[in-house]
Amino acid sequence: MPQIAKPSSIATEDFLTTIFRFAEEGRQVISVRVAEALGVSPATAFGMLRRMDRDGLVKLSKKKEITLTPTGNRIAEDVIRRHRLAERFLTDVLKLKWHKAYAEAHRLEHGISPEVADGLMALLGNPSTCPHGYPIPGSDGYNSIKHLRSHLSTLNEIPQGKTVVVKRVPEEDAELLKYLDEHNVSPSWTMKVTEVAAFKGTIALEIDGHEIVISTETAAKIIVKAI
Amino acid sequence: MPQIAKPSSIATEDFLTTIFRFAEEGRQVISVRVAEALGVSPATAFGMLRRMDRDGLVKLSKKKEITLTPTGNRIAEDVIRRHRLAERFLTDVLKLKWHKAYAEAHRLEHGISPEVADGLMALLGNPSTCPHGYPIPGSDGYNSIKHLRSHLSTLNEIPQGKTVVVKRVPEEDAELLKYLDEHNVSPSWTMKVTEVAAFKGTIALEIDGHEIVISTETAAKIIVKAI
DNA sequence: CTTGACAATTAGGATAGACTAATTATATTT
DNA sequence: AAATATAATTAGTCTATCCTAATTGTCAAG
Repeated sequence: MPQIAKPSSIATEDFLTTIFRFAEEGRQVISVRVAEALGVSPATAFGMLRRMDRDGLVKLSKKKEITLTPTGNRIAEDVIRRHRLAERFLTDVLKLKWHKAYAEAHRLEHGISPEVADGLMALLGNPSTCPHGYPIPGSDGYNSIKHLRSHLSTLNEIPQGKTVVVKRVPEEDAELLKYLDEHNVSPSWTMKVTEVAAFKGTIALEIDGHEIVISTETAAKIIVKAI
Repeated sequence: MPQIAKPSSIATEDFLTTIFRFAEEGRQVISVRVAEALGVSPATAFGMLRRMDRDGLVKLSKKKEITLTPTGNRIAEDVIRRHRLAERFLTDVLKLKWHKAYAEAHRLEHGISPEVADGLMALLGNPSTCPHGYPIPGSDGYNSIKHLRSHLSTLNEIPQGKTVVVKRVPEEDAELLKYLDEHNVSPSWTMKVTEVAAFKGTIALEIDGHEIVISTETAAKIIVKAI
């Protein structure tokens, strides 16, 4: 008889999406990092990951690398899809401020059924990305490989004088998002790298007729495409 | 220093709303009934209620009656408000079928923040009731006393020949809701009690030009106001 | 090749929530 | 008053999550 898939708990869904996002950004998936991202102790994360391994959601290789199994990946994509749809709904329909969307969507993502997700999809006109530029799994043309961050650049890698299109901004950093929003640094906007001052760790950008200066470190969090 | 209110778990919120609904319908709130309504064992319900008593959310009198404390009531109203707003959103905006709204809203209610609830309220034009006719706490003119079911009648109490306005239909019984919906038995519709056949336990109604027959027992679940 | 530093893993404990199986109260009914 | 229901309560278990405090690996720098 077919195994009935045990419903995943909220804690499990949080672990799955965290691992998914790490992979999406090309970051190495290590137990401690996951623990940090979720705000739990390493021991807690380890215990959780061991249960998830037992339940066939992740694979813990002997060389520390953590990977999602097909089942784990499917669930992670489902939850991420619901999260990003929720973000779109919150910003586009409820007019919630951009930088608050992530936290609110995180609360909602666990309670959205497939039917409601489809309803949101239709209501929103089949969006393909969340407000921060990340792709929505299950949308037209979504492909987990194609959307890997490795196919794009981070703003700190762009040489002076180049013009770029903003593709993605960090989802979770509300403070930074608020700042970026005020200066129109959001997906699909175009900006020019007017100065790269490596010696003092800053870069200057011209966007929408004005200039802003950010640190190289911050620039590394902004995903762009050179044009 | 002010005590930081410990956030309520989903299980706790479920207990609080169940107790709230019992009271709202004028039903006696007893541990076993709550257990039945939530689908848990009496022992589980008892343990949960004892913790909730300890945490100041309910009061367990020595004579079995369970009541919400002011804190418990406030939380219950919050969650019920989010639930009913979610139902309105689901039916009015997402066009979800009526009889599916309860279950879906139940999944969403725990993840809606005060800010999102306010946003929904505005989006929906400050509705005062859910699609089944129950009042939304926090809406204009909401008053927990005024809305007690005891101030209304159940359809089985109406004498033959009377005309009534439908006020509330049962929220959870998806099967029955589907039937009622097909026959326009929904809040604000008017119908006439054409025949009360106590000997066979049925009553006949004329609504929107056609007649339907339901059992007295079912009629007891439909809240109306004689006109 | 030894020492850190960092990561993994183990040990030992809580608490919330759930269950089954008694046992004790309380009420209602012969 | 004795017997029957019904409800409350207690006992004893289990699993998922969470924590703190070791302990054990591992890998890179001396």
